[in-house]
Amino acid sequence: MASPQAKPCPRTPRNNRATTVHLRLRKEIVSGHFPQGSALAEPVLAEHFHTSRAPVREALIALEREGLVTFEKTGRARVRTIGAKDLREIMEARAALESMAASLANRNWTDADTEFVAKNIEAQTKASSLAELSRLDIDLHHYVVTCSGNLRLLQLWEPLRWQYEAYLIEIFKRQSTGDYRPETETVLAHRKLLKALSSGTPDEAAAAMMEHVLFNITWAD
Amino acid sequence: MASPQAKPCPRTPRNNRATTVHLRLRKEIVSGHFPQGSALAEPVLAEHFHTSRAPVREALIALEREGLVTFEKTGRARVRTIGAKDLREIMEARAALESMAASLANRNWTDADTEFVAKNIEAQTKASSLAELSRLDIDLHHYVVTCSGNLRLLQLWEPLRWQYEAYLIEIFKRQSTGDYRPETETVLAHRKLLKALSSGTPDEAAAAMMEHVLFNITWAD
DNA sequence: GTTCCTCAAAGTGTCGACACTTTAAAACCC
DNA sequence: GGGTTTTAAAGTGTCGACACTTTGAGGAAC
Repeated sequence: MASPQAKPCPRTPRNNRATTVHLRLRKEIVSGHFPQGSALAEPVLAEHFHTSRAPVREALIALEREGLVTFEKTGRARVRTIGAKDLREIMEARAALESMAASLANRNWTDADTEFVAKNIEAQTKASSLAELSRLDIDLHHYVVTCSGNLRLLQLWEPLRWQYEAYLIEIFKRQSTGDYRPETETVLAHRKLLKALSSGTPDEAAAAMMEHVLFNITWAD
Repeated sequence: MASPQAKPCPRTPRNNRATTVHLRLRKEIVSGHFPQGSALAEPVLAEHFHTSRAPVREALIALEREGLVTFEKTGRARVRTIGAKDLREIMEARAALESMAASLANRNWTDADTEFVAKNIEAQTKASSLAELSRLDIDLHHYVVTCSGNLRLLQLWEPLRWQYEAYLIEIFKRQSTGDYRPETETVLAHRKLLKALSSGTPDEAAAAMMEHVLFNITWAD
């Protein structure tokens, strides 16, 4: 299934090579192509992306701000290692931002929003792998943050999203994905959230989101 | 009064010229030296800081991520204009992060923390200008976020801090600061917050912070 | 076999250069 | 004078170069 944005783009990025490298490198990191902790040498990446060091350097700085890359004291970049302790921080920050987003989204919720979220939840019940369920889950949360109408919430949330995805990939690589069974608890939590968003108070929407995200701290471990 | 950090530094930044330019330029922006909307040409800044364009460029990218600088489609950088609508977004995001921070800080609150905050509030009652009160206020909130122990909360919060300071400076430049009288409401809210942090539940601390920050949306306008 | 030293390879920080684009002022026409 | 065109100045995007630092492999000393 496609991943409809369905909402205004947060900001028009410059279309230069640095941006291209930034997006491509981010995709390669969150998809597990570069393992956590691996070195990211500018000359090597420059050759990989058929460009010079300058755009690569800009991209690395942007990725550091997104929490996917760290610089050692010597200036060398590595793919950031995200462990269980980091996951707790990520989920706490997500809970803070997303509960506020849910509260705001509740105020200007439309039937079209209900339809989108309902379809997403419906797809979750038919998901055939944990990876697919995770993608739908992230899409859903992204949608709610977007519906808040607060662009800063979205901008603060995005780095957490990439870090979360990077964490998940690492987990998926270790666990065998064979023993998958539908995660009914996640679906139930999402149904409850939708109800609060569409026909509850702002506080109820915030509470539902807060509980759901914080519960996932243990779930995703 | 000094501004004691009193907590671990979030991250060791690289000590290169780009970092120096970044910090100096940020200070000049949030102190109102560069008015909002003014152009930030790389060659001009390079000469201003006695360096070449490369470090300036890195600094501008970092400042864009902090929300203090915007790039036009043509690639030119300007000091970002932060208006009343932006303030609402900033305060909503602050409320989200800081209420979660207060909830977490409540769990490992110590007497030393109480002492620090109490001294800060005491200084607020003796503040002789709105600018000084604002500085103490930001210090206090920064302290609570730090006490949460969640580094990601702090990293997400910092850009909001700089944007808030940039907004305040613009307000101070327009208003005459002559008609100042102690803001007792702010002090009372902080006293209530301290009580919740030191001897209340996590939820009470979060609620006190949420109410206080959201109330300031109208106050700071 | 272990430890220390040496040194070449690799990497970062910074700079100046150049092509292309945008801007804004000057010149021109009516 | 008002409006349009020209054109030089200014700015960005990208690149290669060079000095300095770090790294790590190979060899010497014991």
